[in-house]
Amino acid sequence: MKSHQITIIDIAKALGISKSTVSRALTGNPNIKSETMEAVIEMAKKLDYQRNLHAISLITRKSNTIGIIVPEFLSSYFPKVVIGAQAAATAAGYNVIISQSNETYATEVANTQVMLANQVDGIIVSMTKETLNYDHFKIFQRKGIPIVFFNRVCDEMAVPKVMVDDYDGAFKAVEHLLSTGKRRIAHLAGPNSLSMSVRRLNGYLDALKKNNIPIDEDLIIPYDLTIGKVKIYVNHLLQLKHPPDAIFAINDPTAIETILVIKKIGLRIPQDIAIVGFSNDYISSIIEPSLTTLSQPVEKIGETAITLLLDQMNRNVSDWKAVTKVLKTDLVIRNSTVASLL
Amino acid sequence: MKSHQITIIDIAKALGISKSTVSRALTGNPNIKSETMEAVIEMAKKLDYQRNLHAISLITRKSNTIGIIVPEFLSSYFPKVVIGAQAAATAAGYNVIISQSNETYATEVANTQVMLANQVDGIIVSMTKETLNYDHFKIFQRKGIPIVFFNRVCDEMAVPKVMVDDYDGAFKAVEHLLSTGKRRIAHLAGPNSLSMSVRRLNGYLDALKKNNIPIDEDLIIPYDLTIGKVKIYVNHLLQLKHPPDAIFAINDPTAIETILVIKKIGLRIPQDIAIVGFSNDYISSIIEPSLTTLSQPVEKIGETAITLLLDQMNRNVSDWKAVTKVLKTDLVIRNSTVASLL
DNA sequence: CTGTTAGCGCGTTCAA
DNA sequence: TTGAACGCGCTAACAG
Repeated sequence: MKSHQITIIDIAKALGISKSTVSRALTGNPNIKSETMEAVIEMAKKLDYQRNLHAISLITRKSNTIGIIVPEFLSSYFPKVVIGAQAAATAAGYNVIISQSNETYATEVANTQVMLANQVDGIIVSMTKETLNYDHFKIFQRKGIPIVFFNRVCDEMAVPKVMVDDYDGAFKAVEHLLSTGKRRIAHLAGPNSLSMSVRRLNGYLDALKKNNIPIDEDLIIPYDLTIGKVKIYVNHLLQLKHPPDAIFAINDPTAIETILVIKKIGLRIPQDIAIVGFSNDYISSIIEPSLTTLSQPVEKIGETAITLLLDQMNRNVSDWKAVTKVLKTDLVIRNSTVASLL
Repeated sequence: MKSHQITIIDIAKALGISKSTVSRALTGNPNIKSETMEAVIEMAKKLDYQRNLHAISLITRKSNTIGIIVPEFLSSYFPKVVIGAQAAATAAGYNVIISQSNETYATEVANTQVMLANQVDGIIVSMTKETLNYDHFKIFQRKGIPIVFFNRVCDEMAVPKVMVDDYDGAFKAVEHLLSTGKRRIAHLAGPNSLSMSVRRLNGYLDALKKNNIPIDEDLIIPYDLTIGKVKIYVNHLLQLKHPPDAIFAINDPTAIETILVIKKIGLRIPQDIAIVGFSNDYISSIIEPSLTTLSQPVEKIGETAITLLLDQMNRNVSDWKAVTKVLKTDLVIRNSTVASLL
């Protein structure tokens, strides 16, 4: 069971030199004869030598590892962010450990503990929809380990954040619906625990106000993002005395489900009711009618989060900056709001 | 920059006892007074103490970590496998580090090095479509670190593997098409580097043979899974002198793209041409017409891979078993082969 | 350019 | 039941 690990000592013995020389050769120390350097490297390769990162971390107090915590892996959104983040981290010479929280607070807490135990040099995080207590994140601050939030950020912590302009995106979505002649626009909103939901709601409200459309509280339904419930809310909306002629959904999965429900009922999209989503998931261009939505620069979000993190890691704790990067969304107009497109 | 880490010594000092006692208390050693035990645990919590896994790994020569390497994160397939695997690993008390290879051989090699440097206790792997050389995996065997393949397995290594019954799935797909009256069934196949492709191809061929349908080489097109190329192949097939009346695609993304291309051309699905995919991605039930495909027990695959891995980890190297688990697929019949299904 | 020494944080002997 | 001492593999001083 316990395999023999090849160590620096093995190389040193095989070559008849000291361990420190081997260590120097392996770390690219300049004060070393090029012959010995080559000999060491060759022997290392021959013996399948692998530096033991645990030993190195123990000394340097750095693990050369960045942690990524995402709330879920089921939508295409977070995997793409992870890809962007991983690329940026790798380019900077860092390893990455990823964990997903299953949209569960307890799992998220456990994940942060894994990160701490692994002595990560920093983490980027998007929270679960359940997360209301942030103590498990504050530990990182206290320990001097930088933390950067993206997408689902923690408002009460003064740390770097990467977000898209949710307010602006929602605003654009609603103005687009108004421009197609819709007037009773409902909003399937997200939970208030996510500040993102609140920003999108505000964009929705302000777009209506700016255009002198009265706000009807009956048309605003916050829900917990459990897809199975969409059907209930859509049916409810359609049975109102004055039903909506458009629905702006908090995200694409919600919008897709809305489309499916409405199609089953037999209403025409967009003539009877138009739909707009948020995020431009892969499926949104394929469903019929294709979904009008706001596209996000997904990989760029991951990349930016890592960039901010690396910046923090290179500073003293006393010198940390809590910048917030806000990336723009693009309105992608498709058939769920404009039938005549192609 | 260098943050002060809370160590056992800090706890020992604060309590005025020895480090070894603290260590024992923290590891649940029975030879310890319950009072001191409690005192230590309380102080540890108070000081936000986190055990340094690097130090522990250095001593125990175990990292308590399992590595997962997947070829990509873009389809919904691998994220789901990862979820299953992670759950099983966590349940067994292991941490997990995930990396994705971007379908690139070089990245995959780099990922294995990260795993080795992190001293993982074992890994589960699904290879990239490019991988033809397996030296980077064989290192694990030589070092006595168990490795388990899933889905995209390495035929030339005698290690545990988890697969679905690709042959049987393909066979069922083709027999289903035949049962709907189709006779010229094309196959958009995968690259030969993936043994999975070969097994699906064989299932396709044998189903035709069994039913005395002549095999037409023109109808079999292997490709490298680059979705952008599907359009070319589908157009090519449709322009044959005797075009196919059905297409069995190697996987769902290929099948989806095929549907989109055919719809654009204006042919009717399934009347003019029927389509079958493989894997039952989320999108397959939503596209119109919905896609007939083979569903895989995705999370079960990840879970099974971890189970096999844990089993290997508990054995001596000399006692390793190279079992192969084959999980069954289910044919999910939808409108892309049977129009009348509501 | 190279060898020697100390010690990173912790688990684990061996004594007491 | 506790304490002291050793060493996991490696890097970073300090001497040559």
